[in-house]
Amino acid sequence: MPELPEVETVRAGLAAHLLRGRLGRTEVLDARSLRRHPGPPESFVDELAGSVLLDVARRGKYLWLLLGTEGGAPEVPGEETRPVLPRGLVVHLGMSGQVLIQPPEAPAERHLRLRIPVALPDGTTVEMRFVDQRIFGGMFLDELVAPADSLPTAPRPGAGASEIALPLLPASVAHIGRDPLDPWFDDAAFRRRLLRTESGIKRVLLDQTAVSGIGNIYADEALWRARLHYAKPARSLTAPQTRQLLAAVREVLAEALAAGGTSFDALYVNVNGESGYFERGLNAYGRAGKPCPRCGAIMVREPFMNRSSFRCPQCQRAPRGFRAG
DNA sequence: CAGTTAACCTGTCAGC
DNA sequence: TGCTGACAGGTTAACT
Repeated sequence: MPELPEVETVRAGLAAHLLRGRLGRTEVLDARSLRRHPGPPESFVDELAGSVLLDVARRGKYLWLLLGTEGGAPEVPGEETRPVLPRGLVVHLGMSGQVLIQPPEAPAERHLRLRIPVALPDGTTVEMRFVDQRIFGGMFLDELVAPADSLPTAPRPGAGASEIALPLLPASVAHIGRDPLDPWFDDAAFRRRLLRTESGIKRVLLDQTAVSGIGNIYADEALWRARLHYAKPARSLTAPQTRQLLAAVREVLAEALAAGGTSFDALYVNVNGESGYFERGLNAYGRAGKPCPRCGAIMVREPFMNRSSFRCPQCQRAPRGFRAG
């Protein structure tokens, strides 16, 4: 479910509500949501308790809470700096994960898996809840390491001076590439990657090491905007086509982010439980049997990588020798 | 090495 | 009213 716009919406919500909050002891209702945690659930609970949330960062579809020590505070230039534990609370939403901020007394959600009390600086306490129907997502603690390219983790638009942007990311996230909205995304390197592979273009868009944050919805949307077939060999894209594709990816991600993400049902929601409204902005995904908004041809759904691809048969012609299925 | 496939899960919906 | 199979926004480990 959640791709970059949805995950970023969650990240921004957590940062807006929980910064400098102190985490309490996690109630683990389903240990499968801690599957990727290196150790038993008790160690997750013990290590998390008492830490302070200094920042919330994101790489592709992963986000992590930067944790400080007891009494820790964000580093401020000119002030004596406090030691920051090199740890992050990593969150991945998988296909159906949600992170909600709820009053502690709010009734339990149907698929509630973890509840983490957070004592806020204003004296109130809320709960950060992890809700996940399919349990493909989860939370885990991980050490922070320097990224392979040694460049900073991206500062976010509108990031306040109090927000720190450490050039660190969780070790388990280090293999994930930068997303197309990241100021340090390398267009030329992406182009070289396309030329180096035998794969079709959609396969590369979904490869989180090549470019992160894109999933099945936004891959189809970007390909529709760029008038490209999902199976077109990546290495056959011309330089202008590559530029147009990246422009299309950036457009659709930015528009979806501005709309709060895409939601077909109550499965995707922000930290307040509200759905985004970008579903109205979709031109391709889920529109099999409906007319192409651009040319009117009837759009089709085709099997692709054990899921589906949606395209306009007129605007997005199959490459030579291609057969679907 | 790059490229596939199976596995991880629960729920909904269409068709019989 | 079941039952079955297809399908759903993702990633990783284990194959070829």
